[in-house]
Amino acid sequence: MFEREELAIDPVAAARMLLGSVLRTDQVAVRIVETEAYRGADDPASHSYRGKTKRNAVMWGPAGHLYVYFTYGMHFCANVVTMTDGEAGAVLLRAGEVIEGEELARKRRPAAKRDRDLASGPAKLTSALGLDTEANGADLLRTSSPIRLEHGDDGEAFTIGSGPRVGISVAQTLPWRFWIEGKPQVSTFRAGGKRSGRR
DNA sequence: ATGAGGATCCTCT
DNA sequence: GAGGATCCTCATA
Repeated sequence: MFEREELAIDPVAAARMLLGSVLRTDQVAVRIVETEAYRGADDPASHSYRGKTKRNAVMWGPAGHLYVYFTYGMHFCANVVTMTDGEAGAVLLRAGEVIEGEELARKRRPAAKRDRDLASGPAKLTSALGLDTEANGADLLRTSSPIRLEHGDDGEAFTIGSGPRVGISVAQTLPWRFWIEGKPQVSTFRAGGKRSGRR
């Protein structure tokens, strides 16, 4: 289990630190292999950029809570809140490998053809864990919590890669995406921007 | 392997 | 009203 002060730091540092950690619900556990940092006031790609709103309120709260938001009319994405109470920061959990509860994860992700597709994207990961807006604001650092964040295996060494964030249309040069090298679940880069086919 | 297009609705402007 | 921190299917190669 993480200490709250460990996470009350800049999201860029937290994004690196969270690689290899484990997010666990009652049934399913996922090891995080890809993350992205979203900062408060100075990051135009962050939900927090234009100030506190009803949706993003937990980003301003104390570290170690879960920020879940709904997007694209059908998907949920999950973040770990960082920074101290009163300052906005979050780490988007972009991908993971299911290490426990694969059977249930597969039921929640019927479209996944292979095991590595169960949580190989932010909305897939969130869905594999069964999270939605009800989980928004959950404290990840209490043993009694239904959703918990744990340290990974100490002995496990890995190399960290970094690059631009995915799916955003501003601040695209910042290398605020981090991943564990060699993991098949890591996203291939897609730039954001206007979608063409809207109607 | 890569790319286009559609699905679908909440949130903020 | 516009536009997403996305995913999936289908087409083409």
